Amino acid sequence: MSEGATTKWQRRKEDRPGEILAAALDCFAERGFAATRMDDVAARAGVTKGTIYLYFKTKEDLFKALVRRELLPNIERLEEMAKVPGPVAVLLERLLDLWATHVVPSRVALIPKLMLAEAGNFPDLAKFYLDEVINRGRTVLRAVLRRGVEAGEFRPDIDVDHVAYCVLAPLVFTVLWRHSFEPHDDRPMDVTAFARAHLDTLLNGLRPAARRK
Amino acid sequence: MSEGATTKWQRRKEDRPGEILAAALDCFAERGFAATRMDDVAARAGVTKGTIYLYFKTKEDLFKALVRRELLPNIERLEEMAKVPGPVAVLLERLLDLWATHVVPSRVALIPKLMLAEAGNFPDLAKFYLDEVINRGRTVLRAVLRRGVEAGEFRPDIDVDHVAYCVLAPLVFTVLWRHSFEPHDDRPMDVTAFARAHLDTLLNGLRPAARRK
Amino acid sequence: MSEGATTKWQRRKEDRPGEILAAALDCFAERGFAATRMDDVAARAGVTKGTIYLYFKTKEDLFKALVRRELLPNIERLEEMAKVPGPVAVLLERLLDLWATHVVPSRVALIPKLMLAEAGNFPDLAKFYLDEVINRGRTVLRAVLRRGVEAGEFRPDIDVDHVAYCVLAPLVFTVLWRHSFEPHDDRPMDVTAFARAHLDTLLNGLRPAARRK
Amino acid sequence: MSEGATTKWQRRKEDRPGEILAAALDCFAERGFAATRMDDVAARAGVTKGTIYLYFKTKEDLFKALVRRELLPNIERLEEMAKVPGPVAVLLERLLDLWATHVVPSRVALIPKLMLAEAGNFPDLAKFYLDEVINRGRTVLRAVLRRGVEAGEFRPDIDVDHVAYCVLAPLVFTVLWRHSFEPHDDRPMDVTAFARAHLDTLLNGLRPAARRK
DNA sequence: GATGAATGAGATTTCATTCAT
DNA sequence: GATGAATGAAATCTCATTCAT
Repeated sequence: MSEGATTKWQRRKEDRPGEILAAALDCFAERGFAATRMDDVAARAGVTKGTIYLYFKTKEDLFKALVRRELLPNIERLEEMAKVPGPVAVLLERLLDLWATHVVPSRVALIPKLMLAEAGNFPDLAKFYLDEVINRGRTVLRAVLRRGVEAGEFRPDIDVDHVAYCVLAPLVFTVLWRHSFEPHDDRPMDVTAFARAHLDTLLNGLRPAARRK
Repeated sequence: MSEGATTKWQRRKEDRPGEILAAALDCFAERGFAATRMDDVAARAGVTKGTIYLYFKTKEDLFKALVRRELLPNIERLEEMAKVPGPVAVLLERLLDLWATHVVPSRVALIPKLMLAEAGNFPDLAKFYLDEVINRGRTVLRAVLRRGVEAGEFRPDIDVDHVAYCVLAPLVFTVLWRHSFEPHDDRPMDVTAFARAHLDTLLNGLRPAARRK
Repeated sequence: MSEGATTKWQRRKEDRPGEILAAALDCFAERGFAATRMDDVAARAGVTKGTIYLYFKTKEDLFKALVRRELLPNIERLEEMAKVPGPVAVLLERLLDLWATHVVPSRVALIPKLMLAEAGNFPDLAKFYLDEVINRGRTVLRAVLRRGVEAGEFRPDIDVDHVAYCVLAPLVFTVLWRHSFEPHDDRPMDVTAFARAHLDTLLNGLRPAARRK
Repeated sequence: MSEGATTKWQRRKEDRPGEILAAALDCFAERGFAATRMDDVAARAGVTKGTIYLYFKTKEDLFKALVRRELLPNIERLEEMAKVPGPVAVLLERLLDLWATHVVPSRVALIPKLMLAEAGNFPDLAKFYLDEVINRGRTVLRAVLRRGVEAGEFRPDIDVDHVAYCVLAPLVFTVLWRHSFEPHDDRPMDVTAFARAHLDTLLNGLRPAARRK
């Protein structure tokens, strides 16, 4: 099709695993792990079923490699961001902006839905995700909120642990929505506007009365 | 063998479909639609595979009947609640309380995760869910928020459409969390505390500066 | 085909496993374990592939069940025979007669070839066969030979351990031959005549000079 | 890369087919034809799968080449031996000695087990083996036995045809045993002692009473 | 109505074979 | 000549569905 490749045979050891993983992520996110056939993945990756097995021992293996590969490079970003000094409000704004512009449109955004659906079938992977993604995220968010309280930016009486979930929930909601119901909805969601509304409500909700707009 | 036993309780035959649907919901929520075998459902319902086919034509049929049956009696409650006059803050408080005490612990709470995972595989069902649940919910929430604005309870500059999602997201998050990662987590989530934190942040976030605590 | 069975559906839970095992034995003996397809076994048993899996978890399982089932009822016969008092020559004659008339034409005769070929692939089964069949057989044969020596029927200087193999080898040879090369040979082997020749040579070979014919 | 290295030993290319055949023989004898993967053979031969196909068109081809190659140089030896004049007892002694010291420890010893197992799958090869090995062997053995009878070494009433199998069976038994059950047995078989016991029993069994020891 | 043995289409996985490098 | 990535046909095994009992 592209670039004059006329032979049916390609040899691209370097790229294959990546191509296959990308295809698998799409398929799994669309139909779920069990409902995806290896043929589907192969077709989307532009190879044959057999080729997948050159790189991944089983379908389950493919799934796990996929999740780990997509997540690992993203786990640390949040932690880095949280270290930057300055007002927490600015930090949260940056976080939401990054989310709307870089995370939601990227492939990682497909992972949460997948993990949610398959947590019951892949307990070890669920544990991994819980430990390496959710817990680290929770910890960072709590620290940030506490920093806000200590700096007087936020009310001292907030329930930091549960408010952390309030910060997180709309972010998760966005990616889930996008890859499930939005395609069937008339009006696509405006992620940026949503992020702005979320930030606005949240910051006003957390600030002491004196500092509100 | 013991057919002469007349005192033996007759299995209530009229409940078979209900028992099967309940079993199916559990199974689907745990493992997903495709990964659930009819044998699993049958075993959990305490019947044999063949019996399921007396009441449902196919596995897909079972799934659809299930979703519809669980949702329909719940759709109208929210709409009813919203009609009750009085301060919106009180209304939201009641809503969250109902959620924490009745919805989260009930079987309906399993539906969102299922629908999320299978929206791609069952477009018509997704459309149904979008129309009959999500849209009606959205509409109600928007109306409620607008009522709050009009009554002066909420700031006039809020983005009603997107704030509606901010109200909803943590609710959805709770049920998803409960049936995916919570079983693997050390500390179970305190839904009531979460609801309180959500309400607190939200109301303070929406109120005009003058009315905040 | 037979007995007016007009439906494609038969329900014969009792007989199925036996029918399947019989079919499997034939197929395995003909083509070997690996070269036999489950479809082959199913076709010969008059069922479909799926049915086999109702009774046996895997192909390997089928193989092991088969070997064990065919052997177990046969292991003890030899031991019983050896207990009968009387001249050893008579005992050996009876043994060879039983072999020629009952063992060689029966299904058990297929097992040695199978076990020989698959000993490398199924070490635990090989161990079982070695322990339960070969060793018990060896032990009996040695005891019988020793009895012959003690009774003065046989020369006192024979190497009992190795002569036992000399007794056994032609018996094994017969069944291997019958199910491998004989079908391609012009003249079928006359098992009875072979047994007679074997007995004659053997007894004369073991007797002290004085007792020979 | 290091193509300038002239002192480097060139792999003896002329031996590739031989190396591959040797590897194949080992693999086939261990696991059987069908259960052996070309990868197994390649790995044992120290080449890659593709290389095998430079020398052999198919797996079946490899198998047939193997059998023919191993057998052909061995077929005529027996015939040569049988031509040597002298007492038949001496001839048989030499034969058994050759078997124990040269045949059993060699690669040809792997062939019978293989042929036995695969006779059903490779009828033309079975026919070849029957014609070129078994029949020539049978013929020689019968001639030898007849010579013994004519020379008065053996009783005139022996059933030459079937006694030939009695001579052969223990020889076959040895190699089969060695490559199937012996590895799982506690005590390895002493081939030389076995050969001696066989010869002793056999000669005494065939000799007329007057000539026995 | 209920059962569960049997089916058969379809899934995952393997592996002999090919061919660009 | 040698490689090994890629293929695709065929194998094992699963499971939704049927139907005689």
